[in-house]
Amino acid sequence: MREALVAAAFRLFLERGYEQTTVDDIVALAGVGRRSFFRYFPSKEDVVFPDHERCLSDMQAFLARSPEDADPVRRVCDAARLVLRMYAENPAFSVQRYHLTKKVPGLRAYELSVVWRYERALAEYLRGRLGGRPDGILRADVIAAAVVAAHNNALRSWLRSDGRDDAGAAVDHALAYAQSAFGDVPVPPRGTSPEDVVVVAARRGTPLWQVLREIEDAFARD
Amino acid sequence: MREALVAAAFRLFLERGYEQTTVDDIVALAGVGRRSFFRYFPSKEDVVFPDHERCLSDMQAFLARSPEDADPVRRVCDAARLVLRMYAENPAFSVQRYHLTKKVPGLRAYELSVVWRYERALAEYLRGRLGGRPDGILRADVIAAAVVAAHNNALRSWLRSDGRDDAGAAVDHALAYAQSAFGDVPVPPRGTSPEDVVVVAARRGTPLWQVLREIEDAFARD
DNA sequence: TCCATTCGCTGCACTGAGTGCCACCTGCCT
DNA sequence: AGGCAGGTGGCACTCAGTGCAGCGAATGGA
Repeated sequence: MREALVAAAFRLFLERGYEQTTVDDIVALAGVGRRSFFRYFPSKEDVVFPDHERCLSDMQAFLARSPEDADPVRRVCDAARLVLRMYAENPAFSVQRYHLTKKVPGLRAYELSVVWRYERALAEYLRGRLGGRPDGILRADVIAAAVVAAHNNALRSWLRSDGRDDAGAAVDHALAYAQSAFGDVPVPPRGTSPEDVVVVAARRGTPLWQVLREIEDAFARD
Repeated sequence: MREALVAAAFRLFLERGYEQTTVDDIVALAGVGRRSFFRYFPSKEDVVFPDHERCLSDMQAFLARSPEDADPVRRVCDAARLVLRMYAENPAFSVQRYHLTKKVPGLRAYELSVVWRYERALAEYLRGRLGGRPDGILRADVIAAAVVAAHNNALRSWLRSDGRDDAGAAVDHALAYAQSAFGDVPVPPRGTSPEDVVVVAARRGTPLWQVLREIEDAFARD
């Protein structure tokens, strides 16, 4: 029944537009009662994003079962990849939805609130991991935002290609950039005394992220 | 008339809640016709954010008149400070609105779309400045998101303090962190040969942003 | 086999946001 | 005086979303 409603809704949305389609039109096409629509979808917008609720739960579960010693930044990047996977499971559907949300302001606003919930999930996890350190909460929020922005950048360019590009590679590349900007910040240097000194040498003109990767490696090396 | 409507709306919102207040209640208290409300505010939510439209225009104008040689990251940080200034102009009002949006999901969603427009303005400016460089668009989006997240983190903690903390200092600190994560990435080293080498030494355990600042300074030094 | 309870579905009536239309009134120009 | 333009109010309408009551089918027990 959910599937029937989603199918009917998308047929009409693509045919005559989102705002030009009423809930009555959808239920008439699906052959169900109007009241049942709102039993399955709390609002008309929800029918456009039928699987995000499940994906959000998956992400929360994924973060909850993180090993204690995992690199938090890498972990939230992996969590973000769950969203990509959901989009990639159904490329045609995702591309249709993308074109829909791009032109309907109401749907864009709704999508923002969905993205916001993903971002909060990542930020909450990071707050738990970085909470004690100086500016831990600030860092958690900023890293979550950067990871989400990188993910969405790659996701959108994949959607713009109508699902032809390699989504996985694009997201990997984007997340690598976000990760490089924040490095292994939260991992405390284990078993080092503050007298230890790390020296990094770089040519001028080297992209900063390469320099950062060197620093990261230097700090990671025992 | 705008002011009268905003005043009446907030009195009722604080008194009996946002959802329990109808537009009819507002216009009755303000003594104007219902139709006039929607002439000034396209939706009920807009009356809660009466000055964001103006602030967004200010930000766009500010970015448009940026000098060519300005550091783009610093520039978007300064642009973000315009938003803080708007909040700080009317602390009592901002705090009331904060408590309102915190508990009403519909207003939170609306606020997200407002924040998104600020973020897009910053990202568009950065895209123009970084567009040519490798991953320019990705970097633009990620930096804009990080700056907005840092700003909002500081703004919210100021609002939670009921406007008692030093908002400017908190935002400066948060933006400095975001800036440090991305450094002077876009500024190409001027007049240097790739053979020049920069050496940075840091103690283990030093916060990464301090290390980054050293690098930044080292690169900036002729 | 028959009754009772429950659960999912439906129709109905209602509230409230948002819109289109027209009438009005006020100030202004000719 | 008579048009004219812009801000305003009133009215009726659409449509999303909700509360309520009825209805049928499946389940479960005697």
